[in-house]
Amino acid sequence: MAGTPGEVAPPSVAVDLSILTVREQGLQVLVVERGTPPYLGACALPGGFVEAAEDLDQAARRELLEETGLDAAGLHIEQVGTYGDPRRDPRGRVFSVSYMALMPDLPMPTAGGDARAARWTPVADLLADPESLAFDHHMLLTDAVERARGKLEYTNLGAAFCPPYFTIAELRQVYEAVWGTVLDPANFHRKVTGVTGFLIPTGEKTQRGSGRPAALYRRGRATILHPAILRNPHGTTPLACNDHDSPERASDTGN
Amino acid sequence: MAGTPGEVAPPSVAVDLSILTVREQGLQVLVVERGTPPYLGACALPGGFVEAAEDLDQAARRELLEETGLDAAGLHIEQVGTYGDPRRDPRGRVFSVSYMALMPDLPMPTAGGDARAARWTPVADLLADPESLAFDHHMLLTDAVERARGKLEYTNLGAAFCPPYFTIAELRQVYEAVWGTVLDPANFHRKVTGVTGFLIPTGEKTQRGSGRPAALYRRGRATILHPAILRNPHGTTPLACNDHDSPERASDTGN
DNA sequence: GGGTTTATGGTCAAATTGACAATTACTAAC
DNA sequence: GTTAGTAATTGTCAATTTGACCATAAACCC
Repeated sequence: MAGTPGEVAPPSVAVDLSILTVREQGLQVLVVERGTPPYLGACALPGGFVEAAEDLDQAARRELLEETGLDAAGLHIEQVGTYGDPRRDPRGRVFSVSYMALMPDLPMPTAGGDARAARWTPVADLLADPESLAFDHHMLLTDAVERARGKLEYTNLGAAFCPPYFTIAELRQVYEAVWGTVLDPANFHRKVTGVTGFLIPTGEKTQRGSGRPAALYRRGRATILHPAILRNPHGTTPLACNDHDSPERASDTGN
Repeated sequence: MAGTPGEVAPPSVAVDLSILTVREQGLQVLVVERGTPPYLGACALPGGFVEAAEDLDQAARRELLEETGLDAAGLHIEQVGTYGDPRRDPRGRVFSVSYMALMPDLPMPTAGGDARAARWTPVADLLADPESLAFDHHMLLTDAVERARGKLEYTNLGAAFCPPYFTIAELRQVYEAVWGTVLDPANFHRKVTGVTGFLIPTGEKTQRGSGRPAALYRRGRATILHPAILRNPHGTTPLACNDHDSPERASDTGN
């Protein structure tokens, strides 16, 4: 907090959102088609500039409302990081504060109503192609998804992808979709029911579908799992080496 | 990325640093005394405005160099979050991107050379008093420290507080200082030596001090611990409830 | 009823942890 | 040089947790 702003052109600050949900067995994200240059017609994460009297979280919630028609109250919103490469936006100096939002697979009130087409897209498709999104949004999405994946390990955030009342199988399918793995139903059940405060049984049962009806739970107050649920039991990446820089964009030994 | 910047006065973007080290058995942070209003004479985290052609990481490294005289190459720098409350800076709309830097207890080339007094201060003292730092820097520091504490659990970041070659006891003392706990030396030794790639033995031994000389290690390439070292074996916070909002400033159910 | 499907409970060996005792390898004092 | 003192390491053991996988339960369909 010293010195003076040395900007030639004043910078602007935007928020961009990785709105994630689990649909059709997979992790999907809401992308919009850009209606103005630059990157006209390309896909991008929804977002917009922060307004004058607005906090960052407020801006993120407002954008979420504008894009999905959903009130962010009740949804999980979390800041992931800020991106400030001077050349990341051809229009000038634009800093982007990246948020991730997790939501259940809801019908969206706004769907199609907005000028820009908004649609759910499988995250895997987007991550596979670095050119799939405008600006540096591929990086924003990569980091947001990695944040989400990591937090499932040691928090009850998976429930943020589920409706208020859900079965353990639904929660497991969230984990499987987000991690892209397969989990043993029995062991998963034992694990999540064993952590006190993580899930709260409602006493009710589902009647849907084939098979034995499942008990319905709701999200407990314990947000932190201890010990964590582990990805990669001993599959890939038993000891990952940050070769590409981490979710929180750690930078090591200068580069 | 839509709409136009709705700012009346152009915003500016600053980086502020929580430069952490372990000194005198405890976690300490570098604070400066402000030489200009606002908050003249108060303590604050070092930082400054991002310059025109500068990336955020670059700005953070530059500030680190200016404050400590140390090249950030070789040190760990990591973005923690961005703070954008419209009223956080009385001068106007200033967004602050918060970084944490971890460093060993080095003599600082610049110490005292700068106009502003820079000094190491125990983190515990600052965290105990919400008014101890200018602006919202108490929040920045709180979040940075929580980030550091969390990352010790599942990464080898503790080594960033140590010199290039260090003993297991030194590493353990880092954990104890950062977490404010006491760890069993034997179990800690077994744990960190048991994770392949975490520590690399150099074959050398220390001769300092009383007691059996310790083997010297250096940081291994495995940045992620699996399974993690656990804080709070079953002490405080077995299941923490995010009543104050998390390290990464998650915000839930709207507030 | 018999077959299918999914939920949930149980078993068992392997891995990990926490507590703590034992041993090793130095330094300092006598 | 022998004896303490100190800290690093190694070892032991019971308790917990995990992963693999079998078994049972409770619905559905025909």
